[in-house]
Amino acid sequence: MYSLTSMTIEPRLDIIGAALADPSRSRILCELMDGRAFTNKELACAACISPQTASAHLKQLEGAGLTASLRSGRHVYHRIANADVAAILEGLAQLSPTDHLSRPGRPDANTSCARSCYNHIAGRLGVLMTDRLIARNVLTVRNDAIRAGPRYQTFLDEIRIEVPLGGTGKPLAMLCLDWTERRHHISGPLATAIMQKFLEAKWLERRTGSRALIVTEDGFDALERRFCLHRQDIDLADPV
Amino acid sequence: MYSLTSMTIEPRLDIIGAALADPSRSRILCELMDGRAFTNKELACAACISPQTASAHLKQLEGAGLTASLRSGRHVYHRIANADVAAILEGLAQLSPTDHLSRPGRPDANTSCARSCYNHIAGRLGVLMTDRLIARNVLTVRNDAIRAGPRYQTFLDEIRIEVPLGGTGKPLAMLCLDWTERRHHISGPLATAIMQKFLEAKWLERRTGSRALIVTEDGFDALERRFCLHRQDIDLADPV
DNA sequence: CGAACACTTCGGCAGTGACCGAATTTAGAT
DNA sequence: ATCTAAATTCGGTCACTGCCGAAGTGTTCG
Repeated sequence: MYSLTSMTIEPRLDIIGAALADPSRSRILCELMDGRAFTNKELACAACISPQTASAHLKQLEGAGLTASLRSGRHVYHRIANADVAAILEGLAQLSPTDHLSRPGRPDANTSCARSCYNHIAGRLGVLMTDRLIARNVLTVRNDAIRAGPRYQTFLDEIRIEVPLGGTGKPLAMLCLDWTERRHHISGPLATAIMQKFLEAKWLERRTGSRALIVTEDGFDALERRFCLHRQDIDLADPV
Repeated sequence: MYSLTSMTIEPRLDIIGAALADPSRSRILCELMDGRAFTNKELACAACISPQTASAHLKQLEGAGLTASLRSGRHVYHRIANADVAAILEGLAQLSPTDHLSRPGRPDANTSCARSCYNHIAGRLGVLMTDRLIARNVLTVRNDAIRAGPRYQTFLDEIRIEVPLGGTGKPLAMLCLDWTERRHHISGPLATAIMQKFLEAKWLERRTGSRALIVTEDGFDALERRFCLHRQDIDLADPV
């Protein structure tokens, strides 16, 4: 007995695979991995291809559900579709240079410390902050759903952020799997607002051309005061 | 200023992508996803291609680090390379049918309840068992490393399994990310031994042509006694 | 040893897709 | 209205790759 039309639907890995299978598209995705949106031309430049070719690639990526686009005037901004896609791409990136010298345990001290994933903080810092938010009752976990805890509003007031409140059904934060730390950090509106605040307050700075986030001196202060996170916990192996 | 040789190494997503980009290879990988090893011919049959073509595909998959092969006489057995690869493929499979009717919350009651991932138990049952093992001090978690807890040996004796003890450096279990539950379950030698025990004792049965694992009546008994896991916790929505 | 079998390599065919030049559409700037 | 610039569509070229038939290598069994 052998039937192709069994109850289990065969996942079409080849469809996603085909979307990833081109070097130019790979470069485009890497460029988008920090969560920012870029125009066709910028991405074409980054991938060293003509705008026409980039357009075709972006069409394909969007068709596969990996990216989303937004018109703004005569520009079209492209970004990673959602946090799930970002997390999967992170996992794939972790896996891709198998034959290189990257050891599975300690991938890259710089990016594993703190980096942006889609539009929130990932890496060691992201995981530690998530732990703290839960430990201090800002967030509570119940059946793997994240809800506001008793000290949620206090926290928002303290660091002065506002979280765009969607519909009542929309959760303000979700768990996102971190492939370098092999643990969870939060994503969603709250996580996005937190990262924006950190960038605006210059607690974090983007490293140019990379997804690595640099913690500034003010940033270490803030993390100590707001999150009880000590410098040595965050900065395991300071590369400076 | 524009340099391709920046400090950050661009992950070559296209290399993994190219390995996944073919329907036949996708089918082969899906066939291997339950952790068992199959011969060239078996996989050729499963993917509806000739043995020569399958051979070429398997060479490519192995070159990309997705599978590993083992000679045994005149047979060559192919399997998924490691638990990391299996977890990533699960994630991709979760992402692949974006335009289909699979909802992110409840993917498929059948496979989300219990299924094999690489060579250990995943899905809801895998997560619950992992929780229990930690809660009952069979395993302890310290800095994301899993170690034997006070009741570790007691547990092994109780359910009568032996875990092949590798070098002292090799951990007996690791955390593996579960994409359907969005939480951790354990992988590694201990997890493999546990699943083998469950299959041998007929507590679990493989569903033919699928990675779904069916909990038998004896299985529910054993889970109740050994793990204090109640039937209704495991079987959220019984499809029977 | 020789037959049978699993697997691999080689060669040619056919389909696919990445690429860019040229032309078109659309929106903002003068 | 006209010019400029971003994005897209079209058409044709070129390289790659999946596929199988045929032949070659290595192992098992009689």
